[in-house]
Amino acid sequence: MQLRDTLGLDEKRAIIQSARDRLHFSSGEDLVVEGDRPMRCVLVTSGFACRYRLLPSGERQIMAIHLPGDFVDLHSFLLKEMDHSVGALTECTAVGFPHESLLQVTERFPHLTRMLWLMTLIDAAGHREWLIGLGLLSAPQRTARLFCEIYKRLEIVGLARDHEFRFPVTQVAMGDALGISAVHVNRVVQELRQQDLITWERGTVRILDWSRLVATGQFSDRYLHLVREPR
Amino acid sequence: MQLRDTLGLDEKRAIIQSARDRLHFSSGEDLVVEGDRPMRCVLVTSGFACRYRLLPSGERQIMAIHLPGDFVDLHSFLLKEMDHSVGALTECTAVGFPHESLLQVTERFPHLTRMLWLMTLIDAAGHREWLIGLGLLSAPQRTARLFCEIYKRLEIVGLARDHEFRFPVTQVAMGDALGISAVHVNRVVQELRQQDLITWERGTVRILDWSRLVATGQFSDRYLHLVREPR
DNA sequence: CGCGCTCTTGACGAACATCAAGCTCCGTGG
DNA sequence: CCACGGAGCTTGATGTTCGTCAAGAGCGCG
Repeated sequence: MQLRDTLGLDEKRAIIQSARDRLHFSSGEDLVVEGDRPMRCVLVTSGFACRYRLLPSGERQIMAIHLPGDFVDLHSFLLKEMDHSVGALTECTAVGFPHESLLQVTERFPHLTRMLWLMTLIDAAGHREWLIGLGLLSAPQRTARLFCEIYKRLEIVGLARDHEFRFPVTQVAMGDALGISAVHVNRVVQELRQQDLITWERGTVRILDWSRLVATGQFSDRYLHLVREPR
Repeated sequence: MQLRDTLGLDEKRAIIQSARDRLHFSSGEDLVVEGDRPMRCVLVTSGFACRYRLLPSGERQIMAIHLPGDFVDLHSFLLKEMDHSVGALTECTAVGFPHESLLQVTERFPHLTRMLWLMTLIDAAGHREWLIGLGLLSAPQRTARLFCEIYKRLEIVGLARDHEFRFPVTQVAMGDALGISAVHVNRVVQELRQQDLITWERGTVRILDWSRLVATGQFSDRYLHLVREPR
């Protein structure tokens, strides 16, 4: 949040005091389920989570991957009913913020409210990026782009550097995120490896050629809106 | 907005008084362009608009279709820089709301602020629906779903009934929205016609069998969050 | 040691893209 | 009133990307 505008001391205090229970989820567990009407919002503090939806056929579409620092269901504060689920891709820890406390915050702190609003807008911008991937890009492009996105976002929150990061996610999950079959994910990853763009072994990704990977995935971080300015 | 929660008289007055200039766009014209830093937000009052992005290759992905009553770039109020464009699919009229006025609103009216926030959250929910379409559904399913979505939303704002609506949009634009080629759109539409699901002639769509079209497109209006409750 | 999960590879098929051509409709100007 | 032109729609032939099915290999875990 502090990356996009400066928070006042009282604002910081208000948001910190809204945090309640510490939560823990093991890999595969759901943080929230489609149809739920949660009483709190969840901020991930460690691990990877994802938003997804299941079709009756059992197919899964992952619509976003969430990292530590992400408010995965802040929208439930106003939408009330979840239109999708959030699951833990790895073991996760998190903090809950009761809707009741958030309501108080919005009543008293207009600027902080706008910053929370902004968080959800950046989420939506992420959805639009994802849409471009699914609609316009080939499987190798999408895959390259996803690696770029995860690395960039991890780097921003200080969880990755030197073009390397832990990514203990299965190829099946990758397929669900990229909208392609797990078999095809495998082939595409082979291809990226062969082109000396990345390595990916035992849950660790190393990006060997950032600029070529960015070009392949047509990645841009504009959608993250990383400029600090009055909002 | 009034469909999701009740507005007070002072809130109604505040939002109405924020409206400034009446705008007019002819078909194909852009309301806002990627990279812009608009000083106002635009509410469409007639016609169809769409959010889209262009790739360097010239391909276009349409990410949402907007109808009268939609605040097409409300997110620019906080995101500041547009990460996509908004174009008029048909002739459009609209109203501008200066960011400055919206800022005043958020400083004074917490509940109204939450309602504006909610508008952008419903937009994001729409993006997630679109993602499911592109990621998991076949071309005929996506197409059926799009017709369901447009009809449902038009019906809500009182612009369609009897399962019929004006839809003066080309098959090329449909392809850009559905992530398939225009040629394939044509074939799929033929198929829907042959199955007596719809007719589509001279810019008018008629849905012949709503429940079968809903089933084909696996459409649900849950993402529109049409329940009126305190937010 | 054996079981299950994930990754890997090959063969085959389906969905959709691309290219190309002809058609319909409609507005425009002579 | 008709000829013309252009935009959009329609249809066919061919090619590519990716899905599905199937089988085997590696690896961690009980």
